[in-house]
Amino acid sequence: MRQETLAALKDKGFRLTKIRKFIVEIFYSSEAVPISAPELRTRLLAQNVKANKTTVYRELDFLSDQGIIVEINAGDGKKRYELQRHGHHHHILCLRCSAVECVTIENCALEDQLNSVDLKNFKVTGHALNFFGLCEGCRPYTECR
Amino acid sequence: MRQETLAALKDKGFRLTKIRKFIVEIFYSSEAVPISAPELRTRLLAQNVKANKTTVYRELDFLSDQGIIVEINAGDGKKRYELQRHGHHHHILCLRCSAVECVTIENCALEDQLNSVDLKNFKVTGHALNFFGLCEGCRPYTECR
DNA sequence: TTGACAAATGCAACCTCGTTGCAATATAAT
DNA sequence: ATTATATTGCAACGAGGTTGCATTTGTCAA
Ligand SMILES: [Mn+2]
Ligand SMILES: [Mn+2]
Ligand SMILES: [Zn+2]
Ligand SMILES: [Zn+2]
Repeated sequence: MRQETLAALKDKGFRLTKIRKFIVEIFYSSEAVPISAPELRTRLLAQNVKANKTTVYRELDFLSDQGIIVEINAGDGKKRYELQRHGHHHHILCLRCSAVECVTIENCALEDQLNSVDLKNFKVTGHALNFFGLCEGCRPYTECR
Repeated sequence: MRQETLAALKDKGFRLTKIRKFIVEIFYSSEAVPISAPELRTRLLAQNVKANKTTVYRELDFLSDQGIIVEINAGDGKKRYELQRHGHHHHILCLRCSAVECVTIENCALEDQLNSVDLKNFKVTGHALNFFGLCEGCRPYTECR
């Protein structure tokens, strides 16, 4: 999959730089956990790949424009990204440690009704359902920080 | 309502400053539209009330701590606040102009099932359902900016 | 293999939103 | 009017994110 993605980019005239290849690899190997820009930088650094923060932000924009990743909003103020191919689903955020995981609601009656409806004179094009609570490690704590 | 809220604060030993009274008034007169910190500052200024941004942020924290307002997340990265008494409901965000309105889903089958469930080993304590699309004024445009 | 050209990168400077420590001010009870 | 302390303003800081511009690098063709 990673190879096809990279090949497709090259076909379009984009270059397969070291940083780009590492980033694509990181997204493919991070299935159920969306990644923020700062986290991505940290993960690159952990592999001894130094990337300026401007470069990281530009690469996230680029991969989004190319439809390879999508921005998700888990309910805290931070943008995270994940592979677009994962399709529509939802997210859960730990209020204490900010961990985020992807969740899929089974038999979600709303899904079919949520989109394409008119709400408050808005033309609705999508929705996001975020859960929050305490992750396994944070359950012992009351909440936050 | 505003008067009771202010009186209750005074009973607890807090002071009814000019800025605090204006802010409470603004929230009570802004029923279906949550307000961000920068917006709140602007609205104060429009009434010739100059408030340092630190003061505005501190007042939002204070009113949240007092249970008078709650922070809501409409899906863009920005924190907004609204009266707590409005109770649980959802929000819709315009992808072009960032306008936010409150929405209540009628016959929402999910509501009863969404909370108090275990997801991914998380202890779920709440959820947020955000819609996005184009507001009435932005409908003519394709999207964004 | 070597150039050439455009894509990608790094850097510095800037922006918005939000926070902190501390000194100055204002509310409200006496 | 005094006083205690809640509140405010200010300056400085920090994270996350963006922009303009000069430099580097990937790609391809000679
Ligand atoms: Mn996801
Ligand atoms: Mn609302
Ligand atoms: Zn946690
Ligand atoms: Zn709009």
